[in-house]
Amino acid sequence: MAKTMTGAVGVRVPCFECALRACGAFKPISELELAFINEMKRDHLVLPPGADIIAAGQEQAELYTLYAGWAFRCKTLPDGRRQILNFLLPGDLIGLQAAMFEASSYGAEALTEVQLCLLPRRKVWQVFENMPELAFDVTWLGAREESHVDENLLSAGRRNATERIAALIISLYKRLDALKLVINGAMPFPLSQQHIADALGLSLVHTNKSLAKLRRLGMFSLSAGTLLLSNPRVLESLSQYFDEETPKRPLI
Amino acid sequence: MAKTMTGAVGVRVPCFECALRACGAFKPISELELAFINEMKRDHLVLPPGADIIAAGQEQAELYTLYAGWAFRCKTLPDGRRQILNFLLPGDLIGLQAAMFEASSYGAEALTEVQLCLLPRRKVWQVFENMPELAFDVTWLGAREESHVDENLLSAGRRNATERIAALIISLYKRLDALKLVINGAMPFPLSQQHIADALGLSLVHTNKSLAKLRRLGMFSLSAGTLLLSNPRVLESLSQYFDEETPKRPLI
DNA sequence: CCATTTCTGTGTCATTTGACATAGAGCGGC
DNA sequence: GCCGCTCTATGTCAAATGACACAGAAATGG
Repeated sequence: MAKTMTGAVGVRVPCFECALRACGAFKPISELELAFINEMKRDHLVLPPGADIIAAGQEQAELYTLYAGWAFRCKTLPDGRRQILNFLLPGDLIGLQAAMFEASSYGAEALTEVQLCLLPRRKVWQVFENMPELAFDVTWLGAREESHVDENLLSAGRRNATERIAALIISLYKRLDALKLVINGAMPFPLSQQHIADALGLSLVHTNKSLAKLRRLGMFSLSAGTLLLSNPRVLESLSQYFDEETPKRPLI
Repeated sequence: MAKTMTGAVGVRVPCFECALRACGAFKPISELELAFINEMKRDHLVLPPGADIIAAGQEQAELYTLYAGWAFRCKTLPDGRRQILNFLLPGDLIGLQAAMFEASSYGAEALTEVQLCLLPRRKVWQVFENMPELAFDVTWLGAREESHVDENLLSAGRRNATERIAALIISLYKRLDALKLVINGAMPFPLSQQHIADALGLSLVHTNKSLAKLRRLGMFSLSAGTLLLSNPRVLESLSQYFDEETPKRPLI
């Protein structure tokens, strides 16, 4: 862990030059709001894979926007069983719940190297006080995250192992596609099988075997951290997953 | 279904005389905010058990505060498998996600007879525009609901059948206790075993057998819609559920 | 009051998933 | 180049959970 603790080596990206915003997934924003966000952004952090963004139980956690890379939220039982609650992709807010409460009831961890925009928790209130449109967007992003968790709960509770894997891949596919990160059906896929197992409520071994089964069915191939989706339609119907990613969403 | 379609027979309860607010679970509120909420409240509805509060896929769903009774949110797969996402108790907001998006990705259904305060969806924006404190509270309530779903996902993914049931009972116990609805360890418990199964991702039969096992262990007794918790501490450690209900939360 | 339905309880057996063991592939450190 | 690692793969067996069948209890509706 922490091979290159790049830590706070921030190449500060001004929000006016935000490369993420240019990808087309996000709704337009006024100059005023953009200036406010830029003002609020205190730092631009780079963390290595495996780093804690928010520790479970942490008090006074800050709020972040994931600028680049993958992360996830998770909860762990006292005896060590771990459940990944959802995966976080560029543009996602990290730590909204944690910022609303005293202590965070979950942890957030970097999956790949990540870049984060730090939005100090103390300033969240100023958003509500001065920028109602932005406050609404914060709430909107919170609601969207909840709908992801809802879907994951549906998977864990009511889909079998194969369907769960299919639904996970399809949902990530749609989210990445909206960010223009899918090229000819090929998407970045940095998850280990342990991550998949922890996200779907399966054992590692069973995850491995179910993945193998789907691969043998010709649903996808996976190599060097890239997943090639040969048959999105079939996989989608197999997963019984039909939610659509919102065309335009806010970015804060 | 719909034995007494009490429907819109509303005995309008002015927010100034809100009996729920008097129970001590909610944080104090200014006169101004209370007046604003009272102004926003368009109706006071009574719906029978089983009634749809929000239908899955419904567009333009309204926002409600549950004033009395129990409800739940759920998602259903095309082939009919159903997952209850969380249970809703008095003071909970219903339909925040649905109000933020075009269409609701989940359904909300009355479990007992319910009383609802109708907060028109069109007025949500006015809250953000004019009442930043209330807007913050809306977001806070959204975050709290997400943390409930997080916990349920942890259950479905990583707890076994017995632990899931224990965790469900304990979490409902804590929420009801905060509302002063637990009397000498006795709490109202209107769930059928099918509801429990759908909430925990178990089959009906297995739920029945696991419940019987916990009853035989002397953890609780259940009759006439009332659950008597003989051994909260033991049940809690058995469930590995340790989240606390927030002492004071907003009520809108 | 009876007929009907829903809910609960329990036995038997099938299926899914998990646990354990082992092995090879890939990768970083020295 | 070799030694830890971690990650992936696969076989065998065990445990948890689900499916089906049926029966009694309790609510519901004429």
